[in-house]
Amino acid sequence: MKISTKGRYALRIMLDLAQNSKGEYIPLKDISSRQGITIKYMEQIVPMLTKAGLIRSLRGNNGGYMLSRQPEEYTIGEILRCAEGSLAPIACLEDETNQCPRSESCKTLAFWQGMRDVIYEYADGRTLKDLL
Amino acid sequence: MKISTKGRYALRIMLDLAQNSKGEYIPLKDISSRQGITIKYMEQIVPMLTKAGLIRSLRGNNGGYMLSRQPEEYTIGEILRCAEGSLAPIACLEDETNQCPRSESCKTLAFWQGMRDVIYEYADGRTLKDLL
DNA sequence: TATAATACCTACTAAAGAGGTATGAATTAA
DNA sequence: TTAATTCATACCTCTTTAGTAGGTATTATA
Repeated sequence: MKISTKGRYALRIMLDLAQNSKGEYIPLKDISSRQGITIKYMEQIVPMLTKAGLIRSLRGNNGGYMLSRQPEEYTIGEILRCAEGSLAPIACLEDETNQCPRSESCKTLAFWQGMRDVIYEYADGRTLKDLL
Repeated sequence: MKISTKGRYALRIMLDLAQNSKGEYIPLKDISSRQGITIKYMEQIVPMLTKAGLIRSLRGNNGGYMLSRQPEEYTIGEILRCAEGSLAPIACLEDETNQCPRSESCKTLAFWQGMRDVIYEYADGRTLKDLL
């Protein structure tokens, strides 16, 4: 029951961008020196955020990344789901295809749905700005 | 961010014991046929519950397992922690020894603490009886 | 137009965890 | 004595985690 480094680092990267944005693109080198995460590992995480439209990128000299919205317009939940894939505590709850054959009679399913709900409510009820 | 089979099965085993208890010890064979979990795999999970005192065991012929308390006296949280080890979403929150060197200035730590709290409140606020 | 700095892409790897099986020993009611 | 059971330990395969490595494409700037 752990959030992986992908999710944790993604959140720190987004926070770093929010804190250091001055309208310019910020290179991974800068984020790396502030956050102590290797550039090479971030290069694996950041494209997930770019493809989802959470951040904008510019290649080449003076390139880098910047937020594409205001900090208060990001929920933590959407950032984590982007990097982690899902925040559901069991696979049955992720989508229709993962439902197990016992779901009809499963006495634990409602419990897990409730747990998922409190996690989502919590994570989607907070924005990047709240963490600044 | 997933509960493993250990935790999920532990909960189902506890529920099965609660539903089928008639003051006698229930062998894994019976639980296996009802729950569709192999005896051999349960033999790995159940000792965690026994050692923690959540259930009582009797070896030998006519042996098996039974709850050591009433269903309403178990929180789901304690059952899951017993099998999963911890429900904390990040390792930093498990105990003192896991704290990372950035904890002082970490802007995400409070967020994770809050997430841990809602998970614990939810899981500790429900008992086995609630799931019956 | 050359250059340096950057994002982007694709492999690769070592270690750990997940999800089991297998074998056999100890215990106990009937 | 026997059959049924828990208990203990080792083993196995697959996937995930947490990175590292090397090279390519792009771009502002000198």
